[in-house]
Amino acid sequence: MPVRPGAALVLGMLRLGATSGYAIKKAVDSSTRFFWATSLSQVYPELARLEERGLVERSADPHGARERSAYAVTAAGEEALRAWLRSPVRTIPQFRVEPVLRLFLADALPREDQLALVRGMRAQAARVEEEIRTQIVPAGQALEAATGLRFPGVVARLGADLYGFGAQWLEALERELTEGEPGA
Amino acid sequence: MPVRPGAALVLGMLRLGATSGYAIKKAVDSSTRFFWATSLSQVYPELARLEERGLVERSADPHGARERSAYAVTAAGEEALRAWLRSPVRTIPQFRVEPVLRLFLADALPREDQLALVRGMRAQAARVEEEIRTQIVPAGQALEAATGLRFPGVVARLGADLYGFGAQWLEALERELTEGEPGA
DNA sequence: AGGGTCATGTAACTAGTTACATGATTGA
DNA sequence: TCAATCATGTAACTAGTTACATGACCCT
Repeated sequence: MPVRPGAALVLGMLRLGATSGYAIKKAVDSSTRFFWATSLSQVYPELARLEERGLVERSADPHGARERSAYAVTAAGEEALRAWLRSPVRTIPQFRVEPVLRLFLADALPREDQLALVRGMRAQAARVEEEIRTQIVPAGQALEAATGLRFPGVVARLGADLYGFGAQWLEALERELTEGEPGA
Repeated sequence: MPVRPGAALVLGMLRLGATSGYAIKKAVDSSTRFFWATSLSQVYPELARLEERGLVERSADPHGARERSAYAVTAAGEEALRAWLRSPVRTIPQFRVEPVLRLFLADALPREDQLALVRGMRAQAARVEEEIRTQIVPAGQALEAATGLRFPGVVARLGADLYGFGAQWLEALERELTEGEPGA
């Protein structure tokens, strides 16, 4: 039975150097967050399931009196991750983008609110692009320099470029919306 | 209490001309599917909830011996939809894109499988772009011509352009990956 | 001393998918 | 006549979020 994306994410973060559940969550927040977020209440049960299936190995790793578990990916875990990476992609990527749904339904609003919506979306896209460029891209470069792992950096660039493209597209839409009515 | 996205989607599709639950699902499949899909088992309970709150009105609309309900958005429903459209957007748009997660973890694969992954993603992005351009964009134009509603068409163009940008980006990545090793 | 971070989990709830169940109408 | 589509729902399950609960370590 192959792993699912949530399990693959945990295995991947362990491979990338995180060892505790808490560290996995931190790693997600500073890398995959923009296209795949998670929470501690998903990570801990996932680690337990992976351990039960023999895909990770737990060892006690206390820090002073503070309990901590260190997890490591087993050979079977490595194989399961590769199997998932090679498995066929679901035909239709299911992703929900609330702002785009708003845009789709924007005919229900008066013109000035439509414009406000588009402006808000553009600002948000630009903000996210900036955040990825200043925080996540450099982290990806550092990771590659330190370990040779290149794809986290690749994905960071992809994210930044996609958000940048979206921001530009929305800026053009803004112009298109204001053009028709110079009196506004 | 404002509506949530799922309810807004149903209200919006009713406004766009769908009247039955089944028709709403069909409308979603031919318009918002790429950024917000739904299923009949979400639509029917949602209609019931909206009716109970007085945001839609149900009337019997049988077709021969086949039962059918026709729903219409009430004034309160229109107001609720506008209120949602004006409400603040959640700061971080949560969207899960499985192929990008695969790319992020692709360092676990040998080079040739990495390349296959990127090629598959590019082909998929190009296919979706094509599907939107040939099916959804024209539907948006037809809707605008018939009713004046412009944003479904705007969103269709945005979707097509974003997938097109993604496909180009992945093509460049493909070249980057093959460049290093002319022997492969 | 006290706030922020590290650390681990559970419980309750919300959202979404897949499978089940039924039956009429339409067009080839 | 037969398959595809129209039409409506429920049940069981899977996934994900938010709230709760606890406590140690680190830096100022």
